[in-house]
Amino acid sequence: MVTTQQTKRLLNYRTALHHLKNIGFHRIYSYTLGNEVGVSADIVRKDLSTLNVSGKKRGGYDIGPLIERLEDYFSIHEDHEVILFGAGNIGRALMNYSGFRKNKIFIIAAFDNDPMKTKTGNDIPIYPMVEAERFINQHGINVAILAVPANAAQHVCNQVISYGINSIMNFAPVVLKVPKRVHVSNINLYDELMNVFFMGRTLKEPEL
Amino acid sequence: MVTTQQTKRLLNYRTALHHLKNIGFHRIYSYTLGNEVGVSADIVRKDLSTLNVSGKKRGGYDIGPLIERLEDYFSIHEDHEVILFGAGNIGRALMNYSGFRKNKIFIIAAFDNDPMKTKTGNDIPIYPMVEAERFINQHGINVAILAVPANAAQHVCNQVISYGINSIMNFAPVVLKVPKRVHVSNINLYDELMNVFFMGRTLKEPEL
DNA sequence: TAGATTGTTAATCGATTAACAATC
DNA sequence: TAGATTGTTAATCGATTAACAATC
Repeated sequence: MVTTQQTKRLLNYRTALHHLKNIGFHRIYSYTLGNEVGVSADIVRKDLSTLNVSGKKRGGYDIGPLIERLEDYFSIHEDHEVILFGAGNIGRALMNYSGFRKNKIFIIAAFDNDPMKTKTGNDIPIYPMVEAERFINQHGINVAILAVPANAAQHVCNQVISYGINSIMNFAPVVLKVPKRVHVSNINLYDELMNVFFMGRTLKEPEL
Repeated sequence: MVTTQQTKRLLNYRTALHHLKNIGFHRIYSYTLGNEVGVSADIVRKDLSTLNVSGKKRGGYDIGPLIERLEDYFSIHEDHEVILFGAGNIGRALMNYSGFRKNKIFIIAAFDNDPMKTKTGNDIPIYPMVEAERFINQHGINVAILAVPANAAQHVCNQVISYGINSIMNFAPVVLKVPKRVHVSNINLYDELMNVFFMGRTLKEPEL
């Protein structure tokens, strides 16, 4: 079984491998790759072995095929379509975020209740919320990003699930209640940053 | 010892408790709070017991003092000052993000290399990068947010560490290499969203 | 009192690390 | 060949879960 933690490491390996390839590497040792993403060589080897990738004893892993295997595993070469709820600060930043587009993730529409924010001429149209159900069905969308205010999040969440969404990336500082079949990934910017402050205060270890 | 995971749960408890208080609760059971943040009652009790908070057998925990204890623990009532590097999409969204200000986290300045983006009239001044060292020293800043392009991230990171920063929240899709005394929290939006797509494809469990 | 809930100790589970044989 | 690295199995570590006595 592949866990969420492992999945995130695999995505990290992919990023690191692209970087290493760009700077001229063709082969990589588990030790080097681990160092690059901040995990041990043992974990790298174990992760890769669960993907049935094998290296050469003493020769390491070929970067090209390894990237291919990772990208196949995540179906990275396919287009990924997602819709966005909430065209506020965070929502707009995500619409313009090139890191998605470069990797074939496309926010194909946004939805907002504020009529001031809806407009359809742009790259990414922003529709009123009432259009969401039709749009989701028409385009067969499964994944939604929630960047709505905290007090609206659970309500919008319930709605989009009823329209057929089964995976949600949630930026609202609320732990959403969803049926088991729905997957939610929470990004709580305040918690993350507060935690950074806290760790900075706590960590007083000697320098490397 | 309090782990990072535990720390994040504690912040989640705080948010949930504020919510519960707002809707009229004064007491809470470990079971209820756990349900609210998606963890077991056992974990809630254990977490709270490491904070030396005690409840009443059969009566649960008083919400008011519990919130106080959590906010003391994180020094939430103090002002927290942080500076931002990179005034692109993500950077600007963070500058306008009310979730920080509401909780006494203030981005007091931003830095960017692009002269088109620097301006000082606004709420949050945006300075050229060369001003960073002076600013950090003058204001005694320890925490920085990095929202710069991937290819600049390690360089900017090295710089800010040399200026005295010891805690970093990093939005660039790069695993930063830092001395042990420096704490980094990575937020990789692409990885998160790709993982949501992946989980949506993987999870085909029966409905709740 | 009986029932419910806390607080803590013990058992389980899973993930990381260590160890090492295989082999290039 | 000797040395280095993979791939896998066993040992360790830590976190979650189960169990249960204390008690309101």
